[in-house]
Amino acid sequence: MGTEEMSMITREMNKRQIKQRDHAIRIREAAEKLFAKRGFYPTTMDDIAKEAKLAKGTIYLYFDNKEDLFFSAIENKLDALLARIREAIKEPLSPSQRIKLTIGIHLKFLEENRDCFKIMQSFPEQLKEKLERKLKGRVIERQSQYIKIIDRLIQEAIRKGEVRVLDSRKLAVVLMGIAHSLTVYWISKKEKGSLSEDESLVWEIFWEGARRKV
Amino acid sequence: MGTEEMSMITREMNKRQIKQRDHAIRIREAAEKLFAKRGFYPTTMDDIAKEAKLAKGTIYLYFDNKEDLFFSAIENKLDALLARIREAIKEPLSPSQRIKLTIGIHLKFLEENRDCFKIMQSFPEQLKEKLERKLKGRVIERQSQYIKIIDRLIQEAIRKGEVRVLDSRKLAVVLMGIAHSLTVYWISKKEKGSLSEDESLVWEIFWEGARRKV
DNA sequence: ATAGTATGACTGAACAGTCAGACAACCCAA
DNA sequence: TTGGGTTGTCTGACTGTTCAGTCATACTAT
Repeated sequence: MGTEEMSMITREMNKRQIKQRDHAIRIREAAEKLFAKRGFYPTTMDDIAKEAKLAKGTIYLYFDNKEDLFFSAIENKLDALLARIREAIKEPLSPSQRIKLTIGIHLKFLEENRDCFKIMQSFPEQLKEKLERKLKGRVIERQSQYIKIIDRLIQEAIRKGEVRVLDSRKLAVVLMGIAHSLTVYWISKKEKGSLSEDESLVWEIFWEGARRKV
Repeated sequence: MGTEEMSMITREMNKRQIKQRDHAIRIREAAEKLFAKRGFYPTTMDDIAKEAKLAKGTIYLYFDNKEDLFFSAIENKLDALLARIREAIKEPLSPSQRIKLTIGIHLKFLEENRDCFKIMQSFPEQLKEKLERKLKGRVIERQSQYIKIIDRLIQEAIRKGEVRVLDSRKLAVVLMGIAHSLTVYWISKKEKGSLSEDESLVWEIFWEGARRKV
């Protein structure tokens, strides 16, 4: 999809459509910001409306309800991360190099989107059960896509003899856990220093722990 | 504190005091169970009262408010875990063996107290800000005590040349992260198999990743 | 008899979601 | 080009509900 086509679309949209798109984005961004800062329940729709500089009723033109808005915000971010990673691992590299690359992108993404991380962090269990099954499903599906990518890379690394024969899914979980814990630590230090700096630490520990010894 | 002294205390307590203690415990246990299952906001004081088979008003004789009850439940569990670990590492062992032992206790504890884990998991950001600073502090203090224990063990291991010279606090965070992520995975698999089984995996990855190579 | 403990109906506040009316963009006929 | 009718968008006061916390009353141990 080239730049021309994009601007064609923009040009073809009338004032109404442009405004609409703008409003949807403003609402989602406001939601992202507040959900990340305060979590799901303490954030009110009035807060979000105020932050987006729109009336509360307007939100309901774009999102079904509070949960829908919450999950849309997460989905949006996760899709962006998945896209970045899928793009990056197209490069012709060894499995272990691909894994390393993915970690780097992951940490960089979290550094740039700490809000998103905080949302996802708090998401799993904090919602009433009933209705939201489908919504949770939407996010869990994406999260597992993410683990699946890592899993597949590790499987490949095992097949090529770069990594020891271990449960690849568990290794994927461990790898993400290492990255995750350092991110939490970094956030708890009020984001002093750079998270990307820890890329090598994450990689080293994981790699030394998992690689096949010669 | 011997068994005699304990039963002395029990004997000295009159019917009222025994009942009171019993009620406090019942309330805390009910709270633990429900907070773990549903999280903080979706759990109501009425639910907890019902679960504890007491009237709602009674809860307020033992706890100041909902937050206080929430944090008391967490504290209680964390103190038990800390006590177990402090006891275990008194044994005369090498630092790395102590670390391994701690991991084992940690995983075993989580396996037995999955509820507690789920609470702690969701606790940090999910509360309104205002009042609860002090309460959060109470828990954060204990959590950091825990990391501090690991940190100190790792420092010792570094000093003795068992572990490479790296940021010991970060290594502690990484180690907890590995254990934590496998616990989440285990819970997501609906607790199939034993979590303690993964002790060796956690240890192996961490140890191979962190140890000083000969 | 008295002090300590338990109860659950009640209160007030907070908040998600609604809807009737205001407003803005669009269309086309004059 | 313009006026005014039509359609689509926005608004925020309002509603119904949920729930933490209270308190007058009832109960029970001493």
